Amino acid sequence: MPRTRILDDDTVLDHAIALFWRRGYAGTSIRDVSEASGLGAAALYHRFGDKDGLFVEALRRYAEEGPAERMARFSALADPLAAVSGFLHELADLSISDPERRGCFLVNTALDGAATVPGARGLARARLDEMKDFFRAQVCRAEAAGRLSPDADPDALAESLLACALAMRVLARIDPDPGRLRRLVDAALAPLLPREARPPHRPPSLSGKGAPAP
Amino acid sequence: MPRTRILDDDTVLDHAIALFWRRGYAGTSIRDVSEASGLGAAALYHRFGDKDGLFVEALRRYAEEGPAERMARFSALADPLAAVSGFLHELADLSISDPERRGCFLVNTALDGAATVPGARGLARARLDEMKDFFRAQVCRAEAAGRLSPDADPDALAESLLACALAMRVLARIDPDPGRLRRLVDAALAPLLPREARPPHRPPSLSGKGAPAP
DNA sequence: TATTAATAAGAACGTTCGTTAAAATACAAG
DNA sequence: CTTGTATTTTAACGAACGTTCTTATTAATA
Repeated sequence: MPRTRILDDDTVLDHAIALFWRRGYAGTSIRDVSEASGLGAAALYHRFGDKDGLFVEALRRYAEEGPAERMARFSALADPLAAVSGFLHELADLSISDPERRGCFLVNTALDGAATVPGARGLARARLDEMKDFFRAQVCRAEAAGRLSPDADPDALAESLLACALAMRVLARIDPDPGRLRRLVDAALAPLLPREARPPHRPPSLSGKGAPAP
Repeated sequence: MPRTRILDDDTVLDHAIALFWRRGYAGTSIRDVSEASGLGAAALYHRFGDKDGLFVEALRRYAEEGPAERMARFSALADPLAAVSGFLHELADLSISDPERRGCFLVNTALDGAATVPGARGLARARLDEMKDFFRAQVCRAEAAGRLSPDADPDALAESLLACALAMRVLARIDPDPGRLRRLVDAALAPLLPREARPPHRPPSLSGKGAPAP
């Protein structure tokens, strides 16, 4: 019976994502989304309730189409180390190749002071926790396969990998230098690699301060 | 001849910092700052020109009183490794002990989509570059003192340390778990410590398929 | 064809935004 | 006391904000 929608929700949300992502919650108005999507402001309210609802829906869709899809894709790899490496490298490539320097919508939202939206911060936190779980699962898989030292701490390793991802997404907004991001990934991956595969890093025998090594 | 100021600029800026830090640029109005500081909105305009000017001044003051002071303080230490360690641990403690979970005003601003303010993003970037230089300087000092492997890359190490700081400031807003932050610092510090001081991490002899990532 | 119900559009609401002009204030110098 | 000057306040501007009301449109059903 109802009239056909001129745009489906996902298309509207994609426009909302594009705006909220770049300009933040308080920096984006309902009218901005209205003009970008071509849907009247009143229609937006009819569909999403209010600005908060629209924002949360946009964030949720972003998280599912972005990070969640990526995690699922790399989790399916047989090699857990390749999953971690592939995930981080894809994140680096994404950060490097974005001329708009948008970084990550989730991270941006987590740091967005204007995100008083109930649920927004929680959603961001939950999704980033899932990312830590993704890393932890891969580390545990690698450990079970005997690819890691048995006394390696999966939680500590997972947290370091998540930290690398977070730092990259911050740098993606500030200064996405390709070399820097790739070095960051390599450094985060180093503790997962067998020792002979890493660049040598032998500390000198003397430990006294001040005296340079001969 | 002039009438005495009811408040000095720094006090006004401290109120502005408190608000911009928590709620972001677009989420804070001139009237908010006016009410918090007790100074009329028009007086704020008389002093700082416009909202952008007030924001940039607040950010500048924050960067000088916070990160810049901290870098100077730890740079003065004789032991460069203690400087790095102390810096990161202080950052962790700061993140942990803030009940408001404000994170870092500079990082928040860098990710704040509403920061169209000319100079704000650049200021954030410049200050974070200084932080990388701080880490690099300590690494070089340690290397010159023979405390590090001679083939260690100071840039890569400095970038990893900066990444740790950035990740901590993100987590400070999302979920400042003390254990997690301290583990992060320890992991970032590990490449700087002599091998025997680190937790052992011997990979098993059998190696499955080769390590990913170039 | 008439009915029905979700959808969209237009217009307007009260509020808050950044900003400014003008007037009032307070202190030092003459 | 008068003058001068930097500061502050009062009041207001137009624009944009989130939101809602009302009205018009559209397609499937009866």
